[in-house]
Amino acid sequence: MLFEERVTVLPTTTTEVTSTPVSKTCQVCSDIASGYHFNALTCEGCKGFFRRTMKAGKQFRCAYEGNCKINRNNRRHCQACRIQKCLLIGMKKECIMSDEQIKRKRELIQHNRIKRIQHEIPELSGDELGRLNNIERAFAESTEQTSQQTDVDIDFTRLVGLYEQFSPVRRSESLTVIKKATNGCIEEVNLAQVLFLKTLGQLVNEVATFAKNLEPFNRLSKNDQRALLNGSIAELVHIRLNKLFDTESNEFIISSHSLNIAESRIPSRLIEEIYRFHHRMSSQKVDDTVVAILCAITLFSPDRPGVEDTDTVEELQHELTCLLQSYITGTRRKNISSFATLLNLLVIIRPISSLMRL
Amino acid sequence: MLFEERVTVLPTTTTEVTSTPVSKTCQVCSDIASGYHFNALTCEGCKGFFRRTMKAGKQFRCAYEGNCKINRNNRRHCQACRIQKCLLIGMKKECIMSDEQIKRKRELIQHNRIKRIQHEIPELSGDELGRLNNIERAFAESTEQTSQQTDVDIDFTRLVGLYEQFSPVRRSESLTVIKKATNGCIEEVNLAQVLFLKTLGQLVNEVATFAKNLEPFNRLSKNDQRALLNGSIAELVHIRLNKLFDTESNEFIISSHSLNIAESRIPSRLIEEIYRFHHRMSSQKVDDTVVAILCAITLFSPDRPGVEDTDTVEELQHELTCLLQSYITGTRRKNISSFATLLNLLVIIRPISSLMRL
DNA sequence: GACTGTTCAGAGGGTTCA
DNA sequence: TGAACCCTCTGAACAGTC
Ligand SMILES: [Zn+2]
Ligand SMILES: [Zn+2]
Ligand SMILES: [Zn+2]
Ligand SMILES: [Zn+2]
Repeated sequence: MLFEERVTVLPTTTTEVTSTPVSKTCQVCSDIASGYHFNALTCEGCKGFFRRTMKAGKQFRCAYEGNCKINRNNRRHCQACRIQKCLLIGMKKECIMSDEQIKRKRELIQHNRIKRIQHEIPELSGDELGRLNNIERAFAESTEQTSQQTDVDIDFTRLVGLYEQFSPVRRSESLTVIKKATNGCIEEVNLAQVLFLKTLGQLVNEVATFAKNLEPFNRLSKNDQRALLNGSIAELVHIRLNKLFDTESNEFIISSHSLNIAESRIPSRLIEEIYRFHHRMSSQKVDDTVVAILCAITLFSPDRPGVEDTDTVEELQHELTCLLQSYITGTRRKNISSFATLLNLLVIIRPISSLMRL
Repeated sequence: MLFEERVTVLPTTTTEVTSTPVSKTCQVCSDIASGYHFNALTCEGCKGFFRRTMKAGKQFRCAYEGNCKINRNNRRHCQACRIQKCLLIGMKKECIMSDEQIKRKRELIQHNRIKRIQHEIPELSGDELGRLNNIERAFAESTEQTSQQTDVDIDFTRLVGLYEQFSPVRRSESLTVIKKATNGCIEEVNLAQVLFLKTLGQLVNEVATFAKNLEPFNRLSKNDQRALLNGSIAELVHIRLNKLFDTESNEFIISSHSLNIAESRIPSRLIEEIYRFHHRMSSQKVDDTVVAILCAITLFSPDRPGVEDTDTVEELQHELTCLLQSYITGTRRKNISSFATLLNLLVIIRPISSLMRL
């Protein structure tokens, strides 16, 4: 008993060449060949069949007599004779990639893919783009502002801890000094520290202006605006201060004057955290947009004391986090740290305000 | 017998062709064909009939004249003529799998089933894979562990706040209760809360076991191990507690008992943060691996009080974050929340321990 | 373009059970 | 018996490297 054609149109006559040129005929099943596969001219079907069969090391047995004639229509019915024919016409198992080779290739593909995506066009949705523009503009405008007072409601008593980091101001008398610094009019304090207090006052104003210019911030209640701003101001100021931090000396440097906070009366735990944050942040590759988004994420922290509509704030923060990821992975700029590393900054900066709150 | 081409047109009366398209008609009984079976276009009925008959080697005899016309309604009446028709239109018994083939196929299915369940984690570099395995195993083993004490150094006084969330234990007397709960031996406390305290003790042990089983954790100094574990234990316990949290009622549910922490003496600020975290986490799509990595990231937070080798911890945490990203984006799994959303969880959970620390 | 591997819907085996 | 189901195999279409 044999598995063969009867009504076939295939072999015999010499005219066959015209209808099916050998150069395009599968040497196994006479289907149309798609090219050389594993060292033989075959169709897509036989190519796949050979790879699967050899890779799995399958063994078949012919249900007939082991010499079935394979063609396009019956090739599925006798795997034994099909694989036999494959080997007969010279298909080579060695041409199949080993698992090791495949693994390596996959890693390569993954690697290339990441590289490619990073260099591609920024793919932000229209919605995200709008929010991004707002944040970028708010940030840019906040730095342009020249030390004038803002009308945003800041609780100065909460800033004592922050100012104390840069000047040995006693709590009892600090309030007036701070108000003066924030409003830009300092005369009496000692020489070098005037600069820092002035800068600090400037930064506090910048931060407030930044918040005020953020669209979603304005949609919150006055109470929540106050709570968010007061709760995050220390972190936000430190993010901006980072530009002035010198990792070599652990000092802040403003126009060639330097300030070492280790000499202040800040608890050493807090100093540690401040150093950790600034070292970490200094090692990041960021642009203004990234910094702006980071500031916004920090600002919209739902767990600040006194926040009422925490759900909205939480949602806003979540959206911003996604926006940051889109910006980083979607954008082609290669000189930006990874999303994960940047978010880590936000975790590391936290202790600065929670320790100050004590 | 030869293996012929499929015969497309059976010689019959010319009229029947018009009503039913041959391409979907059973060549045996004219019922609707479901496809090719054993080399002929047949219905499900004739497919099954042919297999059963040929496999059992049954012989039938026609009660009439051996030339019954088979159709959908009478096909059951004369098995002899039905099988005759089957063979006539070209059904091949060779296409029926032999017992040996069936046996092998069953083994294959069984084999695949096992492999599929255990081997569902592809991609990731070899290095990452190793770390991932360690984390997964540590997590799995920690949950298997039945409430026995661990030899990991836990500062029980730091747990007071945690336990207070679930039971109105007074600080003065809480220490002994906690120690007993952690060691699994509670008798005296009141009815429903025994369960919760027991569970809490169990979870504390699980968390400690998890940390202990993490390779990189063991490479740290004893001091840092203690600092990391004590600093993150509340967060880690809450991550595990999430499985018991019911977002509808804002209660924790253990074997049909429920506990409402709003009734405890926890500050409302903290309660808010706890709710926020559990709601957020409950809405996440995670698997055990994701949870395990999240736990590990939380554990390796360099800013916990008392950590000395912060650089190493920081580096470990960073590696873990990258691992999480690889796992989520690298694998094709659809039912996992986005990387950004998950990392946001870690920001949201922070207040739980920083508020408790006060 | 040539030739790897990958994907996935659909074909066709066996199995179940009313 | 056979409709409904589970599973593997198949191969056209596709993706990626060189
Ligand atoms: Zn072929
Ligand atoms: Zn054969
Ligand atoms: Zn039929
Ligand atoms: Zn009959």
